[in-house]
Amino acid sequence: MPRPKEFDEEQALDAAMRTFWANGYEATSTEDLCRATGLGRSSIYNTFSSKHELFKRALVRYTELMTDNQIALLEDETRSPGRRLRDLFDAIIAGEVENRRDDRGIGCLTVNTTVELAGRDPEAAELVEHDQRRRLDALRAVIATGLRDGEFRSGRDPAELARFVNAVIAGIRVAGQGGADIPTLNAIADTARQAL
Amino acid sequence: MPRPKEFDEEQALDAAMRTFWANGYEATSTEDLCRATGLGRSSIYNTFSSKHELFKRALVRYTELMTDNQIALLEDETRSPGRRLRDLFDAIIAGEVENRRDDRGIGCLTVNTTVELAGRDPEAAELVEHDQRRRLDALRAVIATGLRDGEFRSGRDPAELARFVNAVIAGIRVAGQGGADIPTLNAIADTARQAL
DNA sequence: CGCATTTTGGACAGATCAATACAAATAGGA
DNA sequence: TCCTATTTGTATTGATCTGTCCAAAATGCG
Repeated sequence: MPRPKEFDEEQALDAAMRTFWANGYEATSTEDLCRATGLGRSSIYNTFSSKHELFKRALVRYTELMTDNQIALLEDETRSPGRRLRDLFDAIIAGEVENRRDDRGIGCLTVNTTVELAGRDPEAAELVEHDQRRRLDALRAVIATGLRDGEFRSGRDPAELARFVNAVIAGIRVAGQGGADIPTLNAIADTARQAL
Repeated sequence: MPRPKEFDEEQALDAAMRTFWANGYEATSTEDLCRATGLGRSSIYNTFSSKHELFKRALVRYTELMTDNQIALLEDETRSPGRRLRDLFDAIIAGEVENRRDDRGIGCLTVNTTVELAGRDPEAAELVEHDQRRRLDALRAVIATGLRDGEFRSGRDPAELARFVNAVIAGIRVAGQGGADIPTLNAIADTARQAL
């Protein structure tokens, strides 16, 4: 039998994800990834093949961690649609609070990837779009329920409103990266919820 | 007297701006900048000192071109506040239409810079924040007028609403980069305006 | 105890990066 | 026409980049 790995693959992936998340794809060197994961170059290339493959796995892991959690909030039928949306915004802003560096957010890896890579990296674009579809579907469902129940009063199409909410979330992420404080981010979220 | 430059500095700056805008700071090499501007390395370094200095000048030029124009729309007192906001969104979305590559927007250089650089480049962050302050001031002023006139009915603070509108604009930019089509972007903008 | 198989560390390869050195070219003024 | 000052093109520097090579180390099995 072969020599066993001396590290936990998932743990290394988390460290890499966090590095890409904080610094972006281009600004993260393979040496940065070695330092962050604690692995040697051979272990990284043996396990993840290339920087680009590692990035894709990190991106998938990010969406699994974040979006699964957020969709669970949106599908929690013990709460009203309006309450679920509030919980979603609260969770997003709580995440922004946790991930601040020098009084700035580090944003959201899918938003960062959309901005940095989607235009010239079709594989990254496809991963982000798949995540986007899942998020929009869940948002549309909860918004449609809220409209049917009369909790939301907008006359707009639920799919359009889902796009709107999703855009506001991206805007909150960018505002956090620009240095906006938490009360400001909460006010943006509250204003958006009022639009429904 | 010295030998005169063979090129127009402003024209070269525009080409560099466009390259940074489309591809980001890290992914733009100095050779890319030579190709885009048509200049040799010596001319670029002689005129702009370094890649980073050139980027800062390109960013300033971008904000001057874009934000000056947008603030003029917001301060056009021949139109109602609601109409001015609609004109602003229309102009932003028209810009998105003009700048598409492979069915995707290239976004907004200030949003892209916030996402890619603000966390680790204080000079870029300061330039973006100065632009942000100007945009927010103009937004707040027009929203305050609309509230006073009764055209807007939100009970919220104008500064908060300005932050909200600004976040939606960033969200529209990101959505455009993610491949959203124009009717979708318009629907997001309309929903945001309804919130006022 | 070898044997087969994989991991690991460190050196290295080849490309590319930002930036510089330098001489030839180009202009006006003396 | 020579002098000075600047621009321009090319070659090059030294650093850094991603990715590979290879031998030593580590495991279970026969």
